Amino acid sequence: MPKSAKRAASSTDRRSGCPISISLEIFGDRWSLLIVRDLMFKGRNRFADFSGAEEQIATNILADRLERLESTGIVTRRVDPADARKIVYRLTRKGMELAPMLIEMVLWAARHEETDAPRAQVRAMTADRDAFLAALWQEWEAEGTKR
Amino acid sequence: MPKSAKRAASSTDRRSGCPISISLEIFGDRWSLLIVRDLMFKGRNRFADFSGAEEQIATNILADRLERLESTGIVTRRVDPADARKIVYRLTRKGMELAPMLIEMVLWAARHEETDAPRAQVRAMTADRDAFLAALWQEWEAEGTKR
DNA sequence: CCGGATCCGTTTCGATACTG
DNA sequence: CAGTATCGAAACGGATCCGG
Repeated sequence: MPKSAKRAASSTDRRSGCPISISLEIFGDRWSLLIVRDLMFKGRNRFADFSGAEEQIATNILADRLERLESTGIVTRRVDPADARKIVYRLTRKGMELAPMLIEMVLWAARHEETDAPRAQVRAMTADRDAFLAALWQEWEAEGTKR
Repeated sequence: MPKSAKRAASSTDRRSGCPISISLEIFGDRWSLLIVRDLMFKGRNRFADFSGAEEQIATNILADRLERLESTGIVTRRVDPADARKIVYRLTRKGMELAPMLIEMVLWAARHEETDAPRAQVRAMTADRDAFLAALWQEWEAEGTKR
């Protein structure tokens, strides 16, 4: 338990600072936000889903990032009630509230880099962002209530 | 020149992919967005300004990130016309267009973590985001035309 | 099988000293 | 002022192993 203890310590003794700096302390790396993306947009919620994603994250790194995201209150981890062998990860409300930032990130990249984002989705994000967000939340609520 | 050649190659042979993944390839690390923040919100535009920031980035890392941000078209680097000994960094339009994403990042952190963001600024970002953005752009234009 | 943990070679980071 | 050079420390990443 030394690892999680260390994490807990480092997250509690955080002194206040620039919001961007604090954000980057939490998810300022190559992988954390990809996991959030998988959970938020791609309906992935299991360890193997993430490690099977196109970006091919190593399992040790994945385990570390999931633990970190859990300790910062962005994802939760629990045993699948339908199959005790499986673990289900899920975004918290705090995690879901990263959606606007991720949407801006998608739009920026779609405008400036070559991406495979479907035109339709990009248009939906820009033209009717509120509806897009509402749908995302609704999906999230549904996931949470179904048992 | 081997270094910049390598960068150029790796940025040209990029195949299209998920916009979030591509964004994180560009600025998915602890430092890149802090430099953008300094340029965008804090009026810093010189090497020593960045390295003197509260987060204390090492000079070699700073040099590397500036080079990377330049190669991806987010910042420009040029000699200060008023003082040939000095270098001035500046955001490109592409770099400025990261503003909405950074604003969402600030708002998320302000809501969920302890930050030192002034209440007034946070309120300005939420209540009148368009005006806030417009002011940012105006400042940027002014910086660009003054010689 | 699933969700990791461990091992280990390689890459990157970061602090400091130094330079044009 | 705006960076390099150096070098030890840390993180990464692939492969393999393991417990339930």
